[in-house]
Amino acid sequence: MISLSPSEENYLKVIFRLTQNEALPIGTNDIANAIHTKPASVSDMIRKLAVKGILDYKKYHGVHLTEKGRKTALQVLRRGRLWEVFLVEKLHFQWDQVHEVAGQLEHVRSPLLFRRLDEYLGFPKFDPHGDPIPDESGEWQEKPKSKLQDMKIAERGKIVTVSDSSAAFLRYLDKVGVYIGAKVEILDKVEFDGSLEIRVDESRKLFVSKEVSSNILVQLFDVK
Amino acid sequence: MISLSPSEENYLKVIFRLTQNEALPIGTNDIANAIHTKPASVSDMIRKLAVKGILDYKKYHGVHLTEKGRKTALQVLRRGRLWEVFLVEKLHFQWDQVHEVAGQLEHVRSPLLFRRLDEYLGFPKFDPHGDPIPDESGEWQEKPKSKLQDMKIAERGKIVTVSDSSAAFLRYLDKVGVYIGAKVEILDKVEFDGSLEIRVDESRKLFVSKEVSSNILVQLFDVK
DNA sequence: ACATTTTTTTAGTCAAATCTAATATTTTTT
DNA sequence: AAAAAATATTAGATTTGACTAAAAAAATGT
Ligand SMILES: [Mn+2]
Ligand SMILES: [Mn+2]
Ligand SMILES: [Mn+2]
Ligand SMILES: [Mn+2]
Repeated sequence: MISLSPSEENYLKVIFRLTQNEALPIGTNDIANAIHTKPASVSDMIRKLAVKGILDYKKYHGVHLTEKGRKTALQVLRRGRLWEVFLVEKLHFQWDQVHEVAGQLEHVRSPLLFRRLDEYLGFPKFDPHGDPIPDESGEWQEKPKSKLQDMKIAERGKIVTVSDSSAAFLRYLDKVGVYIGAKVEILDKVEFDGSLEIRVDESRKLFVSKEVSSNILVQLFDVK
Repeated sequence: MISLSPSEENYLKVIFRLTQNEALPIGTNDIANAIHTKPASVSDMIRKLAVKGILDYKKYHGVHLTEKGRKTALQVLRRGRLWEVFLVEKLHFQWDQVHEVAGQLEHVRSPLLFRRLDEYLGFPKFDPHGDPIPDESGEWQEKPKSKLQDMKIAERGKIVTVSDSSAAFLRYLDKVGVYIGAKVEILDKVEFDGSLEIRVDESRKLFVSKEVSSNILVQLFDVK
């Protein structure tokens, strides 16, 4: 049984997250940026994780999590997300206040603790941000995706994909500041043309046409 | 605002505990023993804590917590004991299962977290072992002491003092394995002579006379 | 194709926390 | 009071995780 330090777990979590949205290859700069260190430190850590069998590594050619690495990452995610549910549901934290604390709590080691916490929280399947919580064997449920167009007023969700990936569409999204991972809330729906007024990331308001909102896929947040 | 590492907090906690009890001076061996390190490491850490103003230190002449050190220690105790209450009351841990986990959780840093946790638990004044929980300003309540003789059947508590400290009495206690800090449970009371059958440390059964049980002071555990 | 820029890795340094072995100081015994 | 034992401190090494500066490799632009 390999045991990772808090620091190693933080790297692993970031590498897992960045390699999930595969698409582009991820580099030491991305990791360093996500974890607030320098690329040189990332190189060091990557070599260490490779030795531990957490990932495969070829110099100058990026990293690839092994099955063991993937499993381990999922357990770290599980722990952090269970704490997030606890903080929001039981201690009434705002959903944007939980990350700093959950980022510390996720490193606590105790299988019993997490089994009991899971039970206590009613075996939640998703964290307060809509992200799935892996079970002890690393399985998780995908949250169903729906069209932004089909959301109701006041519902909130997170953008997860687009069904039109033409350059023109992506350029438009970029221009208006809509991106994968952005949080959206429906403010109003116009009957006449099916256009929507939405709020992006709890701040900017925006109007989008029916054509646009039909090509954006979201995961709805739990109604709380 | 000084910030201590988890390791520094562990040392501080042990030093506080060891200097609370007996007036006997505590040494590097005691600390090393309590914290599972070597005396040399203790010397190093003590110098570091002295520089931080946590304690006064004269080489070869032991340590003395400063007011700042005492206040800080109380906050670490507060955090750990709040978690202990959580683990026992909410996650149904046995009271002897909590220390390892609470020893990790106590180092999480987040004032909001502990304010909310305290509230969530109903502002408990004592942890599952009967130890007092300091409030945010370091105040705590002493748990009332009662005579072992006055406990009722099935009640449990912790031995905290003796009112007869004659050598003969202490020698007797030593012989039958009763000591300060031992957990006791009343199994039976004999009407005829006021003697008691007790269980010590969840294991050994023992009969004690009324004379003996009147001179042993205990703190009762919460009835759960 | 080659020069420039960007990214990644290595080399060398540092601080924290530990250890073992050696030394210094205090305490206890004779 | 000196010797022996116990205790505490220092010296020197190691591990982990970070950094800066320099070198190497890959990607990009003309
Ligand atoms: Mn973390
Ligand atoms: Mn989350
Ligand atoms: Mn601890
Ligand atoms: Mn306790």
